[in-house]
Amino acid sequence: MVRFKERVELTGKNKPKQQRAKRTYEAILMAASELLVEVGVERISTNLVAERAGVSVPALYRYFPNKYAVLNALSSACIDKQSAAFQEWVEEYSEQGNLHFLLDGIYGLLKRIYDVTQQQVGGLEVVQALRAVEPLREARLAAHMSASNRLAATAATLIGRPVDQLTMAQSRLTVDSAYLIVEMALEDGSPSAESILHEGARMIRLYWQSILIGD
Amino acid sequence: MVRFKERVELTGKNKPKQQRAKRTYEAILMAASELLVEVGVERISTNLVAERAGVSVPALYRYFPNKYAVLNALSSACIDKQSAAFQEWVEEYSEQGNLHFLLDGIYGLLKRIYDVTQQQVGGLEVVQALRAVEPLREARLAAHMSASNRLAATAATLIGRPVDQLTMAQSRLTVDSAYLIVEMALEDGSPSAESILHEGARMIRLYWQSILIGD
DNA sequence: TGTACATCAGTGAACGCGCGTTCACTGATGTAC
DNA sequence: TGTACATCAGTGAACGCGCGTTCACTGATGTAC
Repeated sequence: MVRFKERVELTGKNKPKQQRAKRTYEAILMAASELLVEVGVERISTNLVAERAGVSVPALYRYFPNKYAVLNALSSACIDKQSAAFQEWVEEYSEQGNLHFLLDGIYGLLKRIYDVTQQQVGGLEVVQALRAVEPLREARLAAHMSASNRLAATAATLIGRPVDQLTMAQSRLTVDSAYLIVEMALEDGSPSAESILHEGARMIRLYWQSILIGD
Repeated sequence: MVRFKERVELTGKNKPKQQRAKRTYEAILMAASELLVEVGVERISTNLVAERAGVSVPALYRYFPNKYAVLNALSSACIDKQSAAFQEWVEEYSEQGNLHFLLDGIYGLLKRIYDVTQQQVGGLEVVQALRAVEPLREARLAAHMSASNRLAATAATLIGRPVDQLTMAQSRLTVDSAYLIVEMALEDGSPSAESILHEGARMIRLYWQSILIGD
């Protein structure tokens, strides 16, 4: 099942240097965010983004090599903030080795990731685009991998055993679940964001209690 | 945050009546499945599907009102099989009211959903398309809602309380987690499908132990 | 402070392409008598 | 069994459109002397 894939360049060519250029650059990103919310990832296009940003299309291509690079700039900003939130949490809680403290902090972790995602305009749509758009998938995967590796290492230290395949599977499952929970909370479905985050944290906490403290 | 949405017709116009027509219809669906795997949902098109199926484009439009109807036929087949697997499981396990039996059966549930999804050509891609393509989202949501309503009702009966908002949130979280776990298991990442399903089942089991048996 | 020049930023207009979809048509299959 | 007709199934060719992208260009900003 090898899928045909063309490599897509995602990083910018020209970086904006002058003030005017920085405004243009930001206007493009903001327009893209808005349009992601309004028309969805299916219908967003470079022409549409440029028009909304109030610049010509070649102006967009001055800073972004292609359409996906625009979406990538948006989503990597979001990923970075999420990863930073995760890393802060790990440093804050796990390195002091107190298990109960760590497990009680899971809600705080989810809440932080939720907050930084919600702050960004179209944060939910950006995160969903990461799942939907093939060239962006890799970035999402890399972020999840990095997070679960860190989690696995921390868990292994706490248990006092080397990182094995089981620990890796448990960590991958946990990281993906955490992001799922945040996405669910961001969707305006019937259960409130608060209760989804709360219950999600409880589920993960119970799971890790069983892993760390023993079956 | 009201998103602009055009209603898209998703159900077929002409149903195939003759043998020849049924073969055409199936060839279109099979071609679509294959292309979903090969080129992804981003690049699939009616022209491409018709060509692969060995029929002309208007032949496709005889049975499907538009592009999304093809994807919908594919995905609703998958959803139906998944929902059937879920319903069988509920009937088999929950109605006899034995808690331990129920909780031990969660792996079996995940495995069944995994199996029916894997059987379908491009099952993973179909499921992912449901998340990615706006007009298909509703079908996914409806299936999840229906499943979580049934789960909430069952849970409420077992606890002996009416379905409240908390039970709804717990059920929604569980259903979405279950489908996430199946998707993770279908992806060819490093942890094996078996261990993902196993650990996922364990996580959900621990969660429901705490819900049903008490904190 | 003035001017010549290099670099940066942005534009108007067009390109080729593949998309979703439809038109007017032909051929295949089934049915009535 | 033959034939006339209705319905079903499928085709070739074209449509208009918006897409992503680029060309050749003008204007703005910064810099050296």
